[in-house]
Amino acid sequence: MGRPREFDETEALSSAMRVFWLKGYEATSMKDLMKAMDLHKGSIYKAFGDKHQLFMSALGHYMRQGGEGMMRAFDEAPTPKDAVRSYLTMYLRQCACGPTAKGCFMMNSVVELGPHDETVRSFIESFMQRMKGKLSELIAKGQAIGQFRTDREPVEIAEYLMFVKAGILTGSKVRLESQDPFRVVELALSAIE
Amino acid sequence: MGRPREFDETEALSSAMRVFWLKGYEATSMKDLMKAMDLHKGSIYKAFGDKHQLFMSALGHYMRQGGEGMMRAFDEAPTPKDAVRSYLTMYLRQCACGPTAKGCFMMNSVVELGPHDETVRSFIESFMQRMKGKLSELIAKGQAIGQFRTDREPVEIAEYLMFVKAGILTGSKVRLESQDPFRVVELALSAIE
DNA sequence: GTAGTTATTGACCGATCGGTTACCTATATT
DNA sequence: AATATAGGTAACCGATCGGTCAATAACTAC
Repeated sequence: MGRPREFDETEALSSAMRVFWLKGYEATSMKDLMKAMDLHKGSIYKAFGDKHQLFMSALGHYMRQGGEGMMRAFDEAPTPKDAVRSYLTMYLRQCACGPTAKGCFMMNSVVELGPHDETVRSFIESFMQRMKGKLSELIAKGQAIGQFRTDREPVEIAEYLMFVKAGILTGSKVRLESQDPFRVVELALSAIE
Repeated sequence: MGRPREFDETEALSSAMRVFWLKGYEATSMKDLMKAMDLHKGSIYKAFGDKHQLFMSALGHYMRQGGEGMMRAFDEAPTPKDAVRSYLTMYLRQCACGPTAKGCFMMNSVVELGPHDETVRSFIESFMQRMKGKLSELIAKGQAIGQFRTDREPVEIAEYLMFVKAGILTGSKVRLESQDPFRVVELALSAIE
């Protein structure tokens, strides 16, 4: 009962996510959020709590979307190696290319806030921990059929892959001339064959 | 002539650098800087210009120090491979380890400001471009004596190494349990042999 | 209809932001 | 000692920050 919401919560959250993604936490003002979400300040506070809570929700939204996409890609990949390649190349075009290489919202956030916002850091850590588990399983399967080197533990290789992905996503924001993230992926993959 | 400075400019700049490094640009207030530099606001503005100019100076200071250390390490390395290992492991202990993995000031900055601060972005890009040049030379030398694979251009390998380093420095801020950046370095190196 | 509940709206809040300025102090030159 | 020059200091500035609140509007239950 009561007056119903006039806006779509998920849509508004997506808008907030895009702003935080592009500008970061500190540089994003409530004014920016109001404009992007097309909502008045009071409505935002009522529906999403304060700025920090909204940020956490936006981050959760990003993780949910990204995680689902990743799981779908893993399921569709014919072999573990293809799945790993998908892991590295997925979202690369929208995150690490073009004049506004905006990077990965999650990595951006941990770089900006990690050292002094334990809530954000541990939230991201737990997601990454799960991702590391999935990757390790994938590596173990690949090792079993001879696609990956077996002189390293699956978890070591998984960590390596995650660091490489992190590097591509953040390093791309430098926008070094002539750099091609996809070429780097292939070179990185050759380390684990 | 006139009244002489009562503080050491380089020391004050180092203090400013440490604050920006740890907290980032936006989250650092003039108050923070005053406290860290042990200087009044007026003195900071007179000696270093506004907040943004001070930030650029601090970044330049960081690059100068880092660049010099790197060149020294390259000169001292007995072989190109050792030099490359130095490139990847140098400063890792202070940037990617411990409970406050504060990352690389330069990478932190490009992640936070890159997309909307062209001055900062291009400043960092030009430094990285020079570093890429040095690395490429190193790789070419290593290829000549059979230390590195020759089926890729030196510049491709240099880009790969820079991305890996960027990944280790930023990824460490997640502080995933049991992750060891040095182990990742060895795995990354095996890709270019 | 009325009562109860919730969303929307915009004015409003104190705090803090980066930045300026006027006054005072310490030095070098003469 | 007088003067010129530059650094140190703290009060002060308007703007913006994140956040609150009272009035109004739109709905449901009765």
